[in-house]
Amino acid sequence: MPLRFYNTLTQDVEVFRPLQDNTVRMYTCGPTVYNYAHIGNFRAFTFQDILRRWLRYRGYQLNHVMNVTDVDDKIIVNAAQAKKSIKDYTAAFTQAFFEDAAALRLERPEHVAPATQHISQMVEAIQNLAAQGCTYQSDGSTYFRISSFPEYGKLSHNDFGGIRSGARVDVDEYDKADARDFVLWKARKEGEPAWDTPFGPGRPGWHIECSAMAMSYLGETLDIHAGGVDLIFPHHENEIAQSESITHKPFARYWLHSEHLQIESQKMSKSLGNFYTVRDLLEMGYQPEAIRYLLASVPYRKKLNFTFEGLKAATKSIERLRDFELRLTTTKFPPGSNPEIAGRSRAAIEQFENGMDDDLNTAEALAAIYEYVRAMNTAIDENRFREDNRWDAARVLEIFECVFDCLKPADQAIARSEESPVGGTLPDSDIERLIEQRTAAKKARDFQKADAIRAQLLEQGIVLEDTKDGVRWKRK
RNA sequence: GGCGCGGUAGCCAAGUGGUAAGGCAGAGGUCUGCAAAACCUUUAUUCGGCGGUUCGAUCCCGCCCCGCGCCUCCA
Repeated sequence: MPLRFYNTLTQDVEVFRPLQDNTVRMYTCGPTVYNYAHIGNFRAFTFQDILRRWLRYRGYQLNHVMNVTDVDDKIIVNAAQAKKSIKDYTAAFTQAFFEDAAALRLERPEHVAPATQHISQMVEAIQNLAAQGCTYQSDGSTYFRISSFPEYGKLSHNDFGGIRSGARVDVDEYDKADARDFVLWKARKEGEPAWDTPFGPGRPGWHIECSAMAMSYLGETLDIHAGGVDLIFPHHENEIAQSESITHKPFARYWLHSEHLQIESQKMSKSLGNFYTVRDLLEMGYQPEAIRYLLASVPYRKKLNFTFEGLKAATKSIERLRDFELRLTTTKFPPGSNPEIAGRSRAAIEQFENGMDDDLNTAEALAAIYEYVRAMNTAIDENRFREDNRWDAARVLEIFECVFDCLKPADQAIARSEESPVGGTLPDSDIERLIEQRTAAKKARDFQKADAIRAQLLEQGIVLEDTKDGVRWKRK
Protein backbone atom coordinates (compact mmCIF):
# COMPACT_ATOMS: atom_id res chain seq x y z
CA MET A 1 0.00 0.00 0.00
CA PRO A 2 1.27 3.46 -0.86
CA LEU A 3 1.71 6.35 1.53
CA ARG A 4 -1.63 7.78 2.57
CA PHE A 5 -2.73 10.76 4.64
CA TYR A 6 -6.02 11.89 6.05
CA ASN A 7 -6.93 15.14 4.36
CA THR A 8 -9.05 17.52 6.40
CA LEU A 9 -10.23 19.17 3.19
CA THR A 10 -11.82 16.02 1.79
CA GLN A 11 -12.33 14.28 5.14
CA ASP A 12 -10.85 11.16 3.66
CA VAL A 13 -7.64 9.18 3.58
CA GLU A 14 -5.88 9.80 0.29
CA VAL A 15 -2.82 8.43 -1.45
CA PHE A 16 -0.06 11.00 -1.29
CA ARG A 17 1.62 12.20 -4.46
CA PRO A 18 3.51 15.48 -4.75
CA LEU A 19 2.47 17.86 -7.50
CA GLN A 20 5.91 18.22 -9.03
CA ASP A 21 8.36 15.35 -9.39
CA ASN A 22 9.85 14.15 -6.14
CA THR A 23 9.83 17.28 -4.05
CA VAL A 24 7.33 17.85 -1.30
CA ARG A 25 6.52 21.49 -0.75
CA MET A 26 5.23 21.78 2.76
CA TYR A 27 4.20 24.61 5.01
CA THR A 28 3.60 24.29 8.71
CA CYS A 29 2.38 26.83 11.20
CA GLY A 30 5.15 27.45 13.69
CA PRO A 31 5.21 29.10 17.08
CA THR A 32 4.07 32.50 18.18
CA VAL A 33 7.06 33.52 20.23
CA TYR A 34 5.38 35.29 23.12
CA ASN A 35 6.36 32.69 25.71
CA TYR A 36 7.92 29.26 26.03
CA ALA A 37 6.14 26.70 23.90
CA HIS A 38 4.48 23.99 25.98
CA ILE A 39 4.40 20.27 25.35
CA GLY A 40 1.01 20.59 23.67
CA ASN A 41 2.59 22.86 21.11
CA PHE A 42 5.42 20.43 20.76
CA ARG A 43 3.06 17.60 20.10
CA ALA A 44 2.17 19.36 16.87
CA PHE A 45 5.79 20.08 16.05
CA THR A 46 6.79 16.51 16.80
CA PHE A 47 4.08 15.32 14.44
CA GLN A 48 5.47 17.60 11.75
CA ASP A 49 8.92 16.19 12.39
CA ILE A 50 7.67 12.61 12.07
CA LEU A 51 5.93 13.63 8.85
CA ARG A 52 9.15 15.12 7.48
CA ARG A 53 11.19 12.10 8.39
CA TRP A 54 8.78 9.63 6.88
CA LEU A 55 8.47 11.58 3.66
CA ARG A 56 12.22 11.54 3.37
CA TYR A 57 12.37 7.86 4.19
CA ARG A 58 9.96 7.36 1.33
CA GLY A 59 12.40 9.03 -1.01
CA TYR A 60 11.00 12.54 -1.23
CA GLN A 61 13.00 15.72 -1.13
CA LEU A 62 11.68 18.27 1.27
CA ASN A 63 11.09 21.93 0.91
CA HIS A 64 9.51 22.81 4.20
CA VAL A 65 8.71 26.29 5.42
CA MET A 66 7.77 27.05 8.99
CA ASN A 67 6.72 30.50 10.05
CA VAL A 68 7.55 32.20 13.30
CA THR A 69 4.95 34.72 14.33
CA ASP A 70 6.99 37.46 15.89
CA VAL A 71 4.49 40.27 15.98
CA ASP A 72 1.00 39.95 17.43
CA ASP A 73 -1.20 41.20 20.26
CA LYS A 74 0.20 38.95 22.94
CA ILE A 75 3.77 39.68 22.00
CA ILE A 76 3.15 43.41 22.16
CA VAL A 77 1.51 43.15 25.57
CA ASN A 78 4.06 40.75 27.05
CA ALA A 79 7.05 42.62 25.72
CA ALA A 80 5.72 45.82 27.21
CA GLN A 81 5.22 44.13 30.56
CA ALA A 82 8.75 42.77 30.38
CA LYS A 83 9.94 46.25 29.45
CA LYS A 84 11.72 44.89 26.43
CA SER A 85 11.66 45.76 22.79
CA ILE A 86 9.58 43.50 20.58
CA LYS A 87 12.73 42.46 18.82
CA ASP A 88 14.65 41.48 21.95
CA TYR A 89 11.62 39.82 23.45
CA THR A 90 10.84 37.65 20.43
CA ALA A 91 14.50 36.87 19.79
CA ALA A 92 14.80 35.33 23.24
CA PHE A 93 11.73 33.14 22.86
CA THR A 94 12.61 32.20 19.31
CA GLN A 95 15.93 30.97 20.56
CA ALA A 96 14.27 29.11 23.42
CA PHE A 97 11.91 27.46 20.97
CA PHE A 98 14.73 26.13 18.85
CA GLU A 99 16.61 24.96 21.92
CA ASP A 100 13.58 22.96 23.03
CA ALA A 101 13.04 21.71 19.50
CA ALA A 102 16.65 20.56 19.37
CA ALA A 103 16.25 18.76 22.70
CA LEU A 104 13.34 16.88 21.15
CA ARG A 105 15.46 16.28 18.04
CA LEU A 106 13.08 18.09 15.74
CA GLU A 107 14.69 18.67 12.39
CA ARG A 108 14.98 22.25 11.36
CA PRO A 109 12.77 23.03 8.36
CA GLU A 110 14.51 24.11 5.18
CA HIS A 111 13.16 27.61 5.74
CA VAL A 112 12.24 29.32 8.99
CA ALA A 113 10.30 32.45 8.18
CA PRO A 114 9.79 35.19 10.78
CA ALA A 115 6.77 37.30 9.93
CA THR A 116 8.45 40.63 10.47
CA GLN A 117 11.01 39.83 7.80
CA HIS A 118 8.36 39.28 5.16
CA ILE A 119 6.27 42.42 5.43
CA SER A 120 6.78 43.32 1.79
CA GLN A 121 5.38 39.97 0.65
CA MET A 122 2.32 40.56 2.82
CA VAL A 123 1.84 44.05 1.48
CA GLU A 124 2.01 42.70 -2.02
CA ALA A 125 -0.55 40.03 -1.23
CA ILE A 126 -2.94 42.55 0.30
CA GLN A 127 -2.57 44.86 -2.69
CA ASN A 128 -3.34 41.97 -4.96
CA LEU A 129 -6.46 41.18 -2.96
CA ALA A 130 -7.46 44.84 -3.02
CA ALA A 131 -7.08 44.93 -6.78
CA GLN A 132 -9.48 42.03 -7.04
CA GLY A 133 -12.05 43.72 -4.86
CA CYS A 134 -11.73 41.33 -1.92
CA THR A 135 -10.90 43.98 0.64
CA TYR A 136 -12.28 47.09 2.23
CA GLN A 137 -11.00 49.62 4.65
CA SER A 138 -12.49 50.69 7.91
CA ASP A 139 -10.93 52.99 10.47
CA GLY A 140 -7.55 52.62 8.85
CA SER A 141 -7.59 48.82 8.94
CA THR A 142 -7.93 46.63 5.89
CA TYR A 143 -10.33 43.68 5.97
CA PHE A 144 -10.91 40.68 3.81
CA ARG A 145 -14.48 40.47 2.55
CA ILE A 146 -15.61 36.92 3.00
CA SER A 147 -18.61 37.32 0.74
CA SER A 148 -16.09 37.65 -2.11
CA PHE A 149 -15.03 34.05 -1.63
CA PRO A 150 -17.98 31.69 -2.12
CA GLU A 151 -16.02 28.63 -1.06
CA TYR A 152 -15.38 30.02 2.39
CA GLY A 153 -15.90 27.22 4.91
CA LYS A 154 -14.78 24.34 2.71
CA LEU A 155 -11.93 23.31 4.98
CA SER A 156 -13.75 23.49 8.30
CA HIS A 157 -16.95 22.22 6.67
CA ASN A 158 -18.97 25.06 7.98
CA ASP A 159 -21.80 26.45 5.98
CA PHE A 160 -21.71 30.20 6.17
CA GLY A 161 -24.30 30.63 3.48
CA GLY A 162 -27.04 31.49 5.93
CA ILE A 163 -25.10 34.09 7.79
CA ARG A 164 -25.06 37.35 5.96
CA SER A 165 -23.93 40.72 7.03
CA GLY A 166 -26.48 42.42 9.16
CA ALA A 167 -28.49 39.30 9.85
CA ARG A 168 -27.46 38.56 13.41
CA VAL A 169 -24.45 40.72 13.72
CA ASP A 170 -24.11 43.36 16.30
CA VAL A 171 -23.09 46.16 14.01
CA ASP A 172 -21.88 48.33 16.84
CA GLU A 173 -19.35 45.80 18.00
CA TYR A 174 -17.18 45.73 14.94
CA ASP A 175 -16.27 48.00 12.10
CA LYS A 176 -16.65 45.01 9.86
CA ALA A 177 -19.21 44.59 7.14
CA ASP A 178 -19.66 40.94 8.08
CA ALA A 179 -18.88 39.40 11.43
CA ARG A 180 -16.67 36.79 9.79
CA ASP A 181 -14.58 39.21 7.82
CA PHE A 182 -11.08 39.24 9.15
CA VAL A 183 -8.38 41.80 9.31
CA LEU A 184 -5.53 41.76 6.83
CA TRP A 185 -3.83 44.86 8.09
CA LYS A 186 -4.34 46.46 11.47
CA ALA A 187 -4.32 50.23 11.68
CA ARG A 188 -1.47 51.79 13.57
CA LYS A 189 -2.00 52.30 17.26
CA GLU A 190 -0.01 54.34 19.72
CA GLY A 191 2.86 52.36 21.16
CA GLU A 192 2.59 49.52 18.69
CA PRO A 193 5.02 48.62 15.94
CA ALA A 194 3.92 49.79 12.51
CA TRP A 195 5.05 49.62 8.93
CA ASP A 196 4.16 52.16 6.26
CA THR A 197 2.19 50.79 3.36
CA PRO A 198 0.14 52.09 0.44
CA PHE A 199 -2.97 51.24 2.46
CA GLY A 200 -1.80 52.99 5.56
CA PRO A 201 0.56 52.44 8.48
CA GLY A 202 0.01 49.48 10.71
CA ARG A 203 0.89 45.87 11.26
CA PRO A 204 -0.16 42.58 9.68
CA GLY A 205 -3.16 40.58 10.70
CA TRP A 206 -2.36 37.07 11.75
CA HIS A 207 -3.49 35.11 8.72
CA ILE A 208 -1.83 36.99 5.91
CA GLU A 209 1.70 36.05 6.93
CA CYS A 210 1.15 32.39 6.21
CA SER A 211 -0.39 32.95 2.79
CA ALA A 212 2.25 35.44 1.76
CA MET A 213 5.23 33.48 3.01
CA ALA A 214 4.01 30.08 1.90
CA MET A 215 3.46 31.27 -1.64
CA SER A 216 6.64 33.27 -1.84
CA TYR A 217 8.75 30.28 -0.84
CA LEU A 218 6.76 27.42 -2.30
CA GLY A 219 4.63 28.73 -5.13
CA GLU A 220 0.90 28.97 -5.61
CA THR A 221 -0.06 25.42 -4.67
CA LEU A 222 1.53 23.57 -1.77
CA ASP A 223 1.61 19.84 -1.42
CA ILE A 224 1.10 19.75 2.33
CA HIS A 225 -0.09 22.28 4.86
CA ALA A 226 -0.05 21.11 8.44
CA GLY A 227 -0.87 22.41 11.89
CA GLY A 228 -2.94 21.73 14.99
CA VAL A 229 -6.68 21.09 14.77
CA ASP A 230 -7.39 24.39 16.43
CA LEU A 231 -6.01 26.14 13.37
CA ILE A 232 -8.55 24.65 10.98
CA PHE A 233 -10.87 27.50 11.77
CA PRO A 234 -10.42 30.31 11.34
CA HIS A 235 -6.71 30.40 10.54
CA HIS A 236 -6.40 27.89 7.74
CA GLU A 237 -9.83 28.70 6.38
CA ASN A 238 -8.72 32.31 6.09
CA GLU A 239 -5.43 31.32 4.52
CA ILE A 240 -7.36 29.49 1.83
CA ALA A 241 -9.64 32.45 1.25
CA GLN A 242 -6.72 34.85 0.88
CA SER A 243 -4.48 32.62 -1.18
CA GLU A 244 -7.08 31.30 -3.54
CA SER A 245 -8.55 34.72 -4.07
CA ILE A 246 -5.12 35.78 -5.29
CA THR A 247 -4.22 32.78 -7.42
CA HIS A 248 -7.56 31.16 -8.25
CA LYS A 249 -5.75 27.89 -7.72
CA PRO A 250 -5.88 25.41 -4.84
CA PHE A 251 -3.69 26.68 -2.02
CA ALA A 252 -2.74 23.30 -0.57
CA ARG A 253 -3.53 19.80 -1.71
CA TYR A 254 -3.25 17.93 1.57
CA TRP A 255 -4.29 19.49 4.85
CA LEU A 256 -2.98 17.58 7.84
CA HIS A 257 -4.02 18.45 11.37
CA SER A 258 -2.74 17.03 14.61
CA GLU A 259 -5.01 16.51 17.59
CA HIS A 260 -4.46 18.16 20.91
CA LEU A 261 -2.62 16.93 23.92
CA GLN A 262 -4.50 16.79 27.19
CA ILE A 263 -2.96 16.56 30.61
CA GLU A 264 -4.22 13.96 33.04
CA SER A 265 -7.45 13.86 31.03
CA GLN A 266 -7.97 17.55 31.48
CA LYS A 267 -7.59 20.46 29.23
CA MET A 268 -4.25 22.10 29.58
CA SER A 269 -4.64 25.51 31.08
CA LYS A 270 -2.73 27.98 33.12
CA SER A 271 -5.48 28.27 35.70
CA LEU A 272 -5.31 24.53 36.42
CA GLY A 273 -1.55 24.74 36.67
CA ASN A 274 -1.15 21.70 34.44
CA PHE A 275 0.92 23.53 31.90
CA TYR A 276 4.30 22.05 31.16
CA THR A 277 7.10 23.24 28.95
CA VAL A 278 9.86 21.02 27.68
CA ARG A 279 12.26 22.63 30.08
CA ASP A 280 9.88 21.99 33.00
CA LEU A 281 10.01 18.28 32.28
CA LEU A 282 13.76 18.26 31.76
CA GLU A 283 14.21 19.99 35.09
CA MET A 284 12.17 17.24 36.70
CA GLY A 285 14.77 14.83 35.39
CA TYR A 286 12.91 13.30 32.46
CA GLN A 287 14.88 12.50 29.35
CA PRO A 288 14.13 14.55 26.24
CA GLU A 289 14.07 11.31 24.25
CA ALA A 290 11.27 10.04 26.48
CA ILE A 291 9.24 13.18 25.82
CA ARG A 292 9.82 12.77 22.11
CA TYR A 293 8.92 9.11 22.21
CA LEU A 294 5.72 9.78 24.14
CA LEU A 295 4.63 12.55 21.78
CA ALA A 296 5.44 10.43 18.74
CA SER A 297 4.02 7.15 19.94
CA VAL A 298 0.37 8.16 19.84
CA PRO A 299 -0.89 8.56 16.26
CA TYR A 300 -1.18 12.24 15.49
CA ARG A 301 -4.92 12.33 14.88
CA LYS A 302 -5.72 10.92 18.28
CA LYS A 303 -5.89 13.02 21.39
CA LEU A 304 -2.87 12.31 23.50
CA ASN A 305 -3.46 12.09 27.21
CA PHE A 306 -0.23 13.21 28.78
CA THR A 307 0.45 11.62 32.17
CA PHE A 308 3.59 11.23 34.19
CA GLU A 309 2.87 7.54 34.30
CA GLY A 310 2.94 7.61 30.52
CA LEU A 311 6.19 9.55 30.48
CA LYS A 312 7.75 7.00 32.82
CA ALA A 313 6.45 4.17 30.64
CA ALA A 314 8.05 5.86 27.64
CA THR A 315 11.34 6.03 29.50
CA LYS A 316 11.18 2.32 30.25
CA SER A 317 10.23 1.46 26.69
CA ILE A 318 13.25 3.28 25.33
CA GLU A 319 15.45 1.56 27.89
CA ARG A 320 14.26 -1.80 26.67
CA LEU A 321 15.18 -0.93 23.10
CA ARG A 322 18.52 0.45 24.18
CA ASP A 323 19.23 -2.73 26.12
CA PHE A 324 18.47 -4.73 23.02
CA GLU A 325 20.82 -2.61 20.94
CA LEU A 326 23.52 -3.00 23.58
CA ARG A 327 23.01 -6.75 23.64
CA LEU A 328 23.37 -6.86 19.87
CA THR A 329 26.65 -5.03 19.90
CA THR A 330 28.22 -6.77 22.90
CA THR A 331 27.21 -10.39 22.44
CA LYS A 332 29.45 -12.86 20.60
CA PHE A 333 27.50 -14.87 18.05
CA PRO A 334 28.45 -17.98 16.07
CA PRO A 335 29.58 -17.16 12.53
CA GLY A 336 27.26 -17.24 9.55
CA SER A 337 23.71 -16.07 9.03
CA ASN A 338 20.40 -17.59 10.00
CA PRO A 339 18.01 -17.07 7.08
CA GLU A 340 15.03 -17.28 9.41
CA ILE A 341 16.32 -14.27 11.32
CA ALA A 342 16.98 -12.39 8.12
CA GLY A 343 13.44 -13.10 6.96
CA ARG A 344 11.98 -12.03 10.29
CA SER A 345 13.90 -8.77 10.02
CA ARG A 346 12.51 -8.03 6.60
CA ALA A 347 9.01 -8.77 7.87
CA ALA A 348 9.47 -6.36 10.76
CA ILE A 349 10.57 -3.62 8.40
CA GLU A 350 7.60 -4.27 6.17
CA GLN A 351 5.18 -4.08 9.08
CA PHE A 352 6.83 -0.91 10.30
CA GLU A 353 6.57 0.66 6.86
CA ASN A 354 2.97 -0.40 6.45
CA GLY A 355 2.10 1.25 9.73
CA MET A 356 3.81 4.51 8.85
CA ASP A 357 2.40 4.55 5.33
CA ASP A 358 -1.07 4.32 6.84
CA ASP A 359 -1.39 7.96 7.82
CA LEU A 360 1.64 7.75 10.10
CA ASN A 361 0.27 5.07 12.38
CA THR A 362 3.17 5.16 14.80
CA ALA A 363 1.46 2.79 17.23
CA GLU A 364 1.34 0.12 14.56
CA ALA A 365 4.94 0.82 13.60
CA LEU A 366 6.04 0.50 17.22
CA ALA A 367 4.23 -2.80 17.62
CA ALA A 368 6.31 -4.12 14.73
CA ILE A 369 9.48 -3.13 16.54
CA TYR A 370 8.55 -4.64 19.87
CA GLU A 371 7.39 -7.91 18.38
CA TYR A 372 10.66 -8.04 16.52
CA VAL A 373 12.79 -7.25 19.54
CA ARG A 374 11.13 -9.99 21.56
CA ALA A 375 11.61 -12.48 18.72
CA MET A 376 15.28 -11.54 18.46
CA ASN A 377 15.88 -11.73 22.20
CA THR A 378 14.36 -15.18 22.14
CA ALA A 379 16.53 -16.16 19.18
CA ILE A 380 19.62 -14.98 21.02
CA ASP A 381 18.56 -16.87 24.17
CA GLU A 382 18.10 -20.00 22.09
CA ASN A 383 21.37 -19.53 20.24
CA ARG A 384 19.72 -19.18 16.86
CA PHE A 385 21.19 -15.75 16.19
CA ARG A 386 24.31 -15.61 13.99
CA GLU A 387 27.09 -13.10 13.55
CA ASP A 388 25.89 -11.78 10.20
CA ASN A 389 22.35 -11.33 11.50
CA ARG A 390 23.71 -8.35 13.38
CA TRP A 391 23.30 -6.36 10.20
CA ASP A 392 19.71 -7.43 9.79
CA ALA A 393 18.87 -6.28 13.28
CA ALA A 394 20.91 -3.11 12.95
CA ARG A 395 18.92 -2.27 9.83
CA VAL A 396 15.63 -2.62 11.71
CA LEU A 397 16.82 -0.35 14.49
CA GLU A 398 18.19 2.10 11.98
CA ILE A 399 14.81 2.47 10.32
CA PHE A 400 13.17 2.84 13.71
CA GLU A 401 15.65 5.61 14.48
CA CYS A 402 14.93 7.35 11.18
CA VAL A 403 11.52 8.13 12.59
CA PHE A 404 11.65 7.95 16.37
CA ASP A 405 15.24 9.05 16.95
CA CYS A 406 15.32 8.28 20.65
CA LEU A 407 17.92 5.56 21.19
CA LYS A 408 21.14 7.54 21.14
CA PRO A 409 21.29 9.27 24.49
CA ALA A 410 21.54 13.01 24.65
CA ASP A 411 24.80 14.44 25.87
CA GLN A 412 25.05 12.36 29.01
CA ALA A 413 27.72 14.44 30.62
CA ILE A 414 25.39 17.42 30.72
CA ALA A 415 22.34 15.43 31.71
CA ARG A 416 24.13 13.73 34.57
CA SER A 417 25.79 16.77 35.91
CA GLU A 418 22.37 18.40 36.16
CA GLU A 419 20.75 15.42 37.79
CA SER A 420 23.48 14.43 40.22
CA PRO A 421 26.19 17.05 40.50
CA VAL A 422 28.03 14.90 43.02
CA GLY A 423 28.16 11.79 40.89
CA GLY A 424 30.10 13.36 38.11
CA THR A 425 31.47 11.52 35.15
CA LEU A 426 33.50 8.46 35.87
CA PRO A 427 35.97 7.83 33.04
CA ASP A 428 35.49 4.58 31.15
CA SER A 429 38.97 3.44 32.15
CA ASP A 430 38.06 3.67 35.85
CA ILE A 431 34.88 1.74 35.24
CA GLU A 432 36.75 -0.96 33.39
CA ARG A 433 39.29 -1.22 36.19
CA LEU A 434 36.60 -1.61 38.86
CA ILE A 435 34.86 -4.23 36.75
CA GLU A 436 38.13 -6.17 36.52
CA GLN A 437 38.51 -5.99 40.29
CA ARG A 438 34.98 -7.24 40.74
CA THR A 439 35.53 -10.09 38.30
CA ALA A 440 38.62 -11.10 40.25
CA ALA A 441 36.67 -10.97 43.50
CA LYS A 442 33.96 -13.12 41.98
CA LYS A 443 36.52 -15.64 40.84
CA ALA A 444 37.83 -15.77 44.42
CA ARG A 445 34.21 -16.31 45.59
CA ASP A 446 34.44 -13.04 47.50
CA PHE A 447 30.89 -12.03 46.63
CA GLN A 448 30.74 -9.43 49.36
CA LYS A 449 33.54 -7.47 47.73
CA ALA A 450 32.13 -8.06 44.28
CA ASP A 451 28.72 -6.73 45.32
CA ALA A 452 30.33 -3.76 47.04
CA ILE A 453 32.05 -2.78 43.80
CA ARG A 454 28.81 -3.21 41.90
CA ALA A 455 26.99 -1.04 44.41
CA GLN A 456 29.74 1.54 44.23
CA LEU A 457 29.38 1.76 40.45
CA LEU A 458 25.60 1.94 40.71
CA GLU A 459 25.98 5.03 42.85
CA GLN A 460 27.81 6.56 39.90
CA GLY A 461 24.91 5.61 37.66
CA ILE A 462 26.68 2.59 36.18
CA VAL A 463 24.66 -0.61 35.88
CA LEU A 464 26.49 -3.94 35.50
CA GLU A 465 25.11 -7.00 33.80
CA ASP A 466 26.87 -10.36 33.92
CA THR A 467 26.54 -12.26 30.68
CA LYS A 468 28.12 -15.41 29.34
CA ASP A 469 30.39 -13.20 27.26
CA GLY A 470 31.56 -11.25 30.28
CA VAL A 471 30.42 -8.14 32.06
CA ARG A 472 28.38 -5.55 30.21
CA TRP A 473 27.82 -2.10 31.63
CA LYS A 474 25.71 0.89 30.81
CA ARG A 475 25.02 4.30 32.19
CA LYS A 476 21.64 4.62 33.76
C1' G B 1 -27.10 25.47 18.33
C1' G B 2 -23.39 24.31 14.06
C1' C B 3 -18.88 21.63 12.73
C1' G B 4 -15.30 17.89 14.30
C1' C B 5 -12.74 13.97 17.33
C1' G B 6 -13.12 10.12 20.75
C1' G B 7 -15.00 6.30 24.62
C1' U B 8 -10.98 -1.08 23.79
C1' A B 9 -7.68 -4.55 30.15
C1' G B 10 -4.74 -0.77 36.30
C1' C B 11 -2.51 3.15 32.77
C1' C B 12 -1.18 4.37 27.47
C1' A B 13 -2.93 2.44 22.92
C1' A B 14 -3.55 -0.60 17.70
C1' G B 15 -7.17 -3.18 15.09
C1' U B 16 -10.66 -6.09 11.80
C1' G B 17 -17.56 -8.04 9.65
C1' G B 18 -15.78 -14.20 11.85
C1' U B 19 -14.65 -13.96 17.12
C1' A B 20 -9.21 -8.70 20.74
C1' A B 21 -1.62 -5.92 18.36
C1' G B 22 2.02 -3.54 21.20
C1' G B 23 4.15 -0.73 25.51
C1' C B 24 4.19 0.30 30.87
C1' A B 25 2.61 -1.53 35.54
C1' G B 26 1.09 -6.20 38.54
C1' A B 27 1.50 -11.73 39.65
C1' G B 28 4.11 -16.45 39.03
C1' G B 29 8.28 -18.92 36.76
C1' U B 30 13.21 -19.98 33.98
C1' C B 31 18.23 -18.19 34.09
C1' U B 32 21.88 -16.04 37.93
C1' G B 33 26.41 -16.83 43.76
C1' C B 34 22.95 -12.65 44.25
C1' A B 35 21.46 -9.14 40.84
C1' A B 36 20.61 -6.94 36.11
C1' A B 37 18.98 -8.04 31.37
C1' A B 38 16.25 -11.55 28.65
C1' C B 39 12.54 -15.12 28.02
C1' C B 40 7.95 -17.94 29.39
C1' U B 41 3.07 -17.97 31.69
C1' U B 42 -0.68 -14.87 33.49
C1' U B 43 -3.91 -9.99 33.38
C1' A B 44 -10.58 -7.64 28.45
C1' U B 45 -15.51 -14.57 27.10
C1' U B 46 -14.82 -8.74 25.95
C1' C B 47 -14.31 -3.62 23.08
C1' G B 48 -19.57 3.22 26.90
C1' G B 49 -25.24 1.73 26.87
C1' C B 50 -29.65 0.03 24.18
C1' G B 51 -31.76 -1.47 19.72
C1' G B 52 -31.20 -2.85 14.34
C1' U B 53 -28.83 -5.10 9.75
C1' U B 54 -26.17 -9.94 9.28
C1' C B 55 -25.24 -16.88 9.57
C1' G B 56 -22.05 -13.80 12.60
C1' A B 57 -20.48 -6.89 14.90
C1' U B 58 -15.87 -4.22 19.01
C1' C B 59 -15.67 -3.04 13.85
C1' C B 60 -22.03 -1.22 9.56
C1' C B 61 -26.83 1.71 10.83
C1' G B 62 -30.05 4.35 14.54
C1' C B 63 -30.83 6.34 19.31
C1' C B 64 -28.86 7.47 24.08
C1' C B 65 -24.91 8.48 27.83
C1' C B 66 -20.01 10.44 28.75
C1' G B 67 -15.33 13.15 27.55
C1' C B 68 -12.71 16.69 24.43
C1' G B 69 -11.90 20.44 20.62
C1' C B 70 -13.32 24.49 17.20
C1' C B 71 -17.13 28.24 16.15
C1' U B 72 -12.88 34.97 19.61
C1' C B 73 -6.49 34.35 20.25
C1' C B 74 -4.60 29.24 20.61
C1' A B 75 -0.52 23.40 18.42
